[in-house]
Amino acid sequence: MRTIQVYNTLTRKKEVFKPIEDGKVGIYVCGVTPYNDPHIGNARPFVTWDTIRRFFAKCGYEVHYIQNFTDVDDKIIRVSHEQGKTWKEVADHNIDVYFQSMDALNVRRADVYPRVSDTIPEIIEMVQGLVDKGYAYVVDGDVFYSVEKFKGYGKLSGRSLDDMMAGARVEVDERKQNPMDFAVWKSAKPGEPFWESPWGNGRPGWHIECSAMSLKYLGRTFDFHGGGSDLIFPHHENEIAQSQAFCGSEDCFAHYWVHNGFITIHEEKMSKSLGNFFTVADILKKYPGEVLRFFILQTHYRSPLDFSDERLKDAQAGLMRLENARRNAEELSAKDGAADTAKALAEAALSAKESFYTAMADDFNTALAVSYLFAVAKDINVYYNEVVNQGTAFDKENFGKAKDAFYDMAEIIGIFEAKAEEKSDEDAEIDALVEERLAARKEKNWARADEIRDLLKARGIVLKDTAEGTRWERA
RNA sequence: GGCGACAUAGCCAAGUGGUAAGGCCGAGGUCUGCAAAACCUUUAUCCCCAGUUCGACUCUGGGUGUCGCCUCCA
Repeated sequence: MRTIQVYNTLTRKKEVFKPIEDGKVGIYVCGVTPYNDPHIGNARPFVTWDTIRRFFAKCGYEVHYIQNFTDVDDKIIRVSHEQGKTWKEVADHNIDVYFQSMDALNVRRADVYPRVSDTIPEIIEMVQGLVDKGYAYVVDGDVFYSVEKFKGYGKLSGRSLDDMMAGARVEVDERKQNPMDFAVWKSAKPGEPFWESPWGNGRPGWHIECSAMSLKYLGRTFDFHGGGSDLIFPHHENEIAQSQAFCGSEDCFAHYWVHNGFITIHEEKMSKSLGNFFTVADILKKYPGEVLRFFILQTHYRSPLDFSDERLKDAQAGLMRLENARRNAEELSAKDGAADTAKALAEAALSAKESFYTAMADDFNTALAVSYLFAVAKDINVYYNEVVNQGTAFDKENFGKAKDAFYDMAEIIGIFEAKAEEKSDEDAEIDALVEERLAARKEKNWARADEIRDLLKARGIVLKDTAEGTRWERA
């Protein structure tokens, strides 16, 4: 099997990926807290991981992909109070919106989307285990994890407990033995959802759910754990502390930690707390989801990605180029021909595909990989031109090979999946006008032809005459 | 204050110890009744200083700048 290298946050270097079980890969990606609309910064890890898992699947791996919903949380409770809804209604609604957003970005569904509210027994069991082993202590119905008890605390984020103490800027709960201790179980306050537990009515702390869910669905040890780099500390650091303390071995939990960089606005992190964000839905009003997806993948996942309307436009222009090559490829494939004119094209495409896979295998370098997609697109366009405009005889067999390679790469990037839209009445009317113009042109009635073109232009319709007819699209 | 990342053409963005992928924009061209669209061609010596080396954008040290984490956050 192809050698895949991955940058591991834990070791701060690229490592050769060795699956725990041959031919299989287990992935746990931190999902969202469904308290409002997902913004495009939220979307980045999911687009990234969707691409990574597509790649693994293409390489022949059996992928197990788990992504949670933290549906029991302070923010959800707050929103539910504000909106006069139950926490469940808030979570369910936002999970629906989340799926709509991800569908638009061609993000395939994870195998399981566990929710905190469905994992309470496992969480309680884990908290109890931590208490039993002396890693957690109970105070007034709250349960805290004792960071000093876990000697590896800080290994993921690369800081020592002393560093953290020095930098502590938060008000410390007096009941904590160490300021860095964190809650694994919180006692219920009036008006909050709660579950019964050995420590009284309460709910899980923030980090424990991922430890419990990954254990439940992927086992004590699994291959990848991913998320945004802002989760490295404290979230993932705490997950490691919980999981490895619980199972009693440093080998437990994720082997490779993969963190994506942020999306920024004017070079500043996009975040809900800063309020400088665009929701995925905002973007979808102006651009197809594939454009946003492509925009994200044109930059390496670990680099920061500065968002602006202009850059999204650039990405769209690039994607259109690819789409156009695809249309040309479709048009050519409909032809027959047994000439031997596309041998070089097929070879170049296969070679580009190999380079594409090599790029992906080097820490999922989608930015480099995409360049090979453009290379093949160019070759296809050139060949299209030769066949359609210069009368070169068509080579169906070799062209088919090139086209397959092109589509194979596109499938990993997750483009060319736009759903066919149903023709509206307006579309039919436009089609009719386009037909009329074609007829007018045949009769060299340029006045009428131009009149129709202008008419459509005024309605925001752009015509594209080609050798095979006229395509049109909304500007 | 502690820890870390990054600095490549007008814009975005890969990358390698041996003279820089790709995209956007711009320019030129092909096609077209004209146009649009499409397509083709074309555009850099890699923040500054010093060092290592036959040779550095790529390694080391220093500087400057930007950003992030340390608090909820993808």
